[in-house]
Amino acid sequence: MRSDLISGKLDFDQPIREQKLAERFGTSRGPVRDALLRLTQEGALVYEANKGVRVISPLTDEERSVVAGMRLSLEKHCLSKFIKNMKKEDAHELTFLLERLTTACERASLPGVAECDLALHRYWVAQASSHLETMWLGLSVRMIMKYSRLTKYEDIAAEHKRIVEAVLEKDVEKALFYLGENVI
Amino acid sequence: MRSDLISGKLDFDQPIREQKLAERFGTSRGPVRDALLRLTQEGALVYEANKGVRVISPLTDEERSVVAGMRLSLEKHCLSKFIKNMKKEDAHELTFLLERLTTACERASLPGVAECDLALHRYWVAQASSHLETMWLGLSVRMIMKYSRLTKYEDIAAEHKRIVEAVLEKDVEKALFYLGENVI
DNA sequence: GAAATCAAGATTGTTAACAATCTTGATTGA
DNA sequence: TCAATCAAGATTGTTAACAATCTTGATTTC
Repeated sequence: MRSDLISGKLDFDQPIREQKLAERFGTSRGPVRDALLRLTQEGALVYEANKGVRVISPLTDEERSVVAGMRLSLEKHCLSKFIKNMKKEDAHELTFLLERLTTACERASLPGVAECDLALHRYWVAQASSHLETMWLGLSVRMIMKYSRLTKYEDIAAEHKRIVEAVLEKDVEKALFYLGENVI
Repeated sequence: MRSDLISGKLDFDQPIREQKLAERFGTSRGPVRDALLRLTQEGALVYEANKGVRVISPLTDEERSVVAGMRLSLEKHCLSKFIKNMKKEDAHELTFLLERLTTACERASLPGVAECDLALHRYWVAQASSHLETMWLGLSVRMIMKYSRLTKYEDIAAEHKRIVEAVLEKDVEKALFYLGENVI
């Protein structure tokens, strides 16, 4: 469900019906309500009493730049901390995630690209701090919902390749610089 | 429930039982689950599959300073926007909220102070952008849970009086300065 | 005595039925 | 014609029962 929202399959303000989702996922309305509530708190949906949830309206450019600034400062903190404590497995996981993102870009599948993009960023945030991870998720979901609808993802792979290479070289400054170019 | 968490009535890591809350609030477990899920996404609780939720562990000082920076930049944006568009009713509401905070400080009731403090800040954030309001809530709940346990709230009223006065004078720069002193 | 196993209780997860609320469109009355 | 009213259907809100999972402590086995 989240990947549907992130990849822009659903129109803004479109109402989401619990019953429909329950049938689609072969479950009852209870778990569906739980999931919708989570997505609401993450910021992908908005809730109105007795009216259910609908897809959130897009951020204004002004709001988006505020959110981008917050996300960038959070992610810079996490990335530099991550680089300091990086283990061998981390390097492997990073190259794996980058590879996945690259193939998704080649296949030009929007849902796949959005998901892999987030998964890569999420990895270094989560490794640095689980507290900050949940906050990061909310920021990122909102941002990607706004731009996944118009961004051409041709350069996405290249941008992330630069970041990951800098991380693997443990060059904090370079990594943060490329991150700053990517998160806007 | 949220005010219990914010005011530090519950110990960190303490598990929260659905049945207990259902009895306390005279309802069934369904709505309680909804509420706990919301508080989880806000960051006041953590969830583990088949184990329910427990009070979140406190932020480290490092994490808190990152969060504080994010909250400050968000709130500065909203406050300056708020001052630009301020209506007469806004001024009234602000003085009312400040008064409530002041009396709560005099009565020295920690839950009351925490709640009024958040309500005041929340007002200008919400007026500036409902999108940003939900993100602000997550940041603030986490911050206040960390410090409500040790802050002396003697100066809280005075700090907020300075901010509100600057806002009423429409002095953006002064308001942001005092806000910066308050949000740390 | 220590570790593994098991069972009982407690707790969360899921479901379906019912209640409350909202939406929609037809009907009524001026 | 237009607005107000009403009823039927759709949708969300709540509940209680049941299923699945986890925890705890006793028991067994080595």
